[in-house]
Formats: sequence, C-alpha cells, structure tokens
Amino acid sequence: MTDTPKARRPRSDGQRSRLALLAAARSAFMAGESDIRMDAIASRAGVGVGTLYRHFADRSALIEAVYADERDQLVASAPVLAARHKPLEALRQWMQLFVAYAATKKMMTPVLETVTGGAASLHERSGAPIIDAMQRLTSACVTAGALRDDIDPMDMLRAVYGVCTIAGDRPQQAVQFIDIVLAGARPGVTP
Amino acid sequence: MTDTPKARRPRSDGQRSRLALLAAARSAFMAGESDIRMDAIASRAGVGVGTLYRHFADRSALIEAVYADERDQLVASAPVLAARHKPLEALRQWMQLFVAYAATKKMMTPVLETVTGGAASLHERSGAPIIDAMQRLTSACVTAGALRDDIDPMDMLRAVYGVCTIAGDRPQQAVQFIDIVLAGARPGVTP
DNA sequence: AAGCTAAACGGAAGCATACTCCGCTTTTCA
DNA sequence: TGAAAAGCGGAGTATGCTTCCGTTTAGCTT
Repeated sequence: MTDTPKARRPRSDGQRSRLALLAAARSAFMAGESDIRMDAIASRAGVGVGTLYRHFADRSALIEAVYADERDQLVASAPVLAARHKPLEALRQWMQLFVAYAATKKMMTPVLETVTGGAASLHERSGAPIIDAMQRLTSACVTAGALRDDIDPMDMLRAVYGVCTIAGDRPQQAVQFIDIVLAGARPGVTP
Repeated sequence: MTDTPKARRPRSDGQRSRLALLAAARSAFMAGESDIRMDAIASRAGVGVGTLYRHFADRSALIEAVYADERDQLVASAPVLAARHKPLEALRQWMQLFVAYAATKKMMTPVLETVTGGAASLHERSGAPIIDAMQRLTSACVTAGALRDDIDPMDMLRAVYGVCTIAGDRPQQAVQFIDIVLAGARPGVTP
C-alpha cells in the first residue's frame, strides 16, 4: 500500500500555471477587487478556468494559498522577537506585524467571509498557527507580570483585526490602537 | 408638479405581506441561516418571490430593513444615557448595548459582507447614526477629561465589534473588553 | 352594490457565476 | 521515439438572485 510507483518529476507547465494563477489572484485581491470572478482570474493568468480548478479546489483554497506565504512569515517572526526583546515589547512588535499582515488581507476580507462555510472554516485552517504564536507571546507577558491573566489573548488580536478590517486604510491608527489595548491590559489598571 | 392626486390608503394586503416577510427574514437570520435563499424567505412568509421583491429592492435592502428597528433603538438610547450618567459611564453603558446589538447581528455578518457592494455601502447607510451617537458620547468624555483626545472613537467601537464578530458567542467577553479599551484610553496611561 | 383603477400578487423566465467533465495536448521518462 | 501520465481548455451544469408580466384584489367612486 502507498508504494511509490515511480515518483515522476512535477511537470514544468503545471508549476508555471500555478504560479501565474497565484500572481493573478494576489494582484486582483490586492487591488481590492474582492468580488472578482474565477474565470477572470484564470484569463488574467493566461489559462483556462479548468486549469484553475485543477490547482485549487475552490475559491477559498485559492485565497488561502495566496496568503499562506505571508502568514508563515508572520508566524515565524514570533519566536525571533521573543528571543530578542522583553515579553511585552515582543508582543507589541508582533502585533504591529500582524497589523501589516491584516492590512494586506483587508481587501479580501469580504472574500474570506463570503466563502462557503463562512469565516470559521478558513480562519481555523489558516489561523491556527497565528493563534498559537499569539498565545505564546502573551503567556510570556503574563509570566513576567506585564499583563493581566484574565484576558483572552485572542480578544486583543480580534480587536486589532477589527480596527484594521473595518477601518479604511489607516494602518497607522491600528498601530496606535495596539498601545491602547496593551495599556488597558496591564495589571492593576481599571477604568 | 408633485400634486397629490388622490392619496389613497395603502392596501392592507401589502402591509401584511411586508410584515410577514420581515418576520420570516428576521427569524431565519436569527437562526443563523445566513445563506438562506430568497425564495425560501418568501415561501416561509407565505408569499411569492415576486412579492418579496416588490417590497425590498434586493437582498441587502431586506437585511437592512430587518435590523433598522434595533439600530434605531440603540441610537435613541445614547442621549438618554448621556443625561442620566457621567460621560464615561454613559459611554461605557452604551458600548455594552452596542455589544448586544452586534451580537444579534453577528450571525448575519456574513450576509452583510456578502451583499454586493460589500460591507461599505451597507455600513454607511445603516451605520451613520451609530457613528454619530458614538462621537457625541466620546467627545463628552474628552471634555470631561475622562478620555484622551487623540483616539478615533470609531476605532474603539470597531475593536469591540471585531471582538464580537469574530469571536464565538461570548458577549460577556466583549463586555469585559470594553473596560480594557476604556482603561487604555484614559489620559496619562501608556504601555 | 357595482364598476373602475391602481396596487399587489405569483411564479416562470432570465441571467450571473461558481464549479465539473471530458476529449485533446504537452511533458516526462524509458 | 513512443507510451502514459499530467495538464489544459472551455462548453456544460447547477444554483440562486432578480425581473417581467399576466392575473388578482383592495380601495375608492357613484
């Protein structure tokens, strides 16, 4: 069972198509055309729509693939920051990176929500590593006494995400908002 | 021009259909069936789909009508709270009401985002009075020295909305988060 | 009460768009 | 070089929103 029959090298044209599709989709999403049609993406990539579906199971899979790279970078930066800074500062800087990530994602949020299964399925698939990173950074802060322990870390991230997503294009404002949230989450601070 | 020819009374069956449609749509959205079909709503209301479109221009118009009532209540409560409490407390309580409002809306958020034109058009139409209420409450706080003046009030609301929307069904957590945000937004607090 | 008129009704047809299917082409490897 | 596997394209299918229009019905008038 599962014997590897020959292990052929992947075809070059297939890889080319895949990259062209990713590039076309990325540029379309970045341009804010969240409701772009699948065949439009295919023809911009210079391939037929059948080819698109050969490489990506459905719209949501394409979206996920487009943002997989950036997400991986974001996740990978967490341990680096944790090693280089004090816990609270690491968390703060990582949340700033998250804002940048969310900003590139912003225009495609409607797409995210639109996909069948809603935000849940996609967020879970694509978001698990992000949640993990956030929780590690936060618990380090709690251990260091720099943050209260009765706050769901994800709520902080959701709040920042909410500011990014719904706001216009003002990442600066979202960055400032990180400090507001962190200030409110310090031990011994109450309204 | 614009002479009132006769001014007939609106037909009773028309009003009945409209109410039946609103009730059917409301219960469907509340039940979390965000992807319910238009003809399903019509038949639940006991009318044809043509009748639905006679009363509501499109899906987004129907959604907006369903939530118009609750939104109006929320907006109307702002001046009441402002008269009854100190500025910061009024703001705090109003944001709590907003959480309840957003929670009822939560299941239909995908619908909101789905509608053509995206969140923008609907949010603007339906959200302007909310923005106005929030800004009044906030500026009272700033005047009273209870809040910094360099914060976009809408960012606070967006953050809370983000927590509500993306989080599961834990309005309690969102309410707690209001206090975190307000704590971080007090004058003289920095991380 | 009967008739007139405009409003409201119903649902079949029209249209848009995500996704599938399959015969044809290209690439890899022996 | 030839066989077979992988990839390609785009017409076809399915689904669901919206429109269109002939029919019905409520409100007004006489």
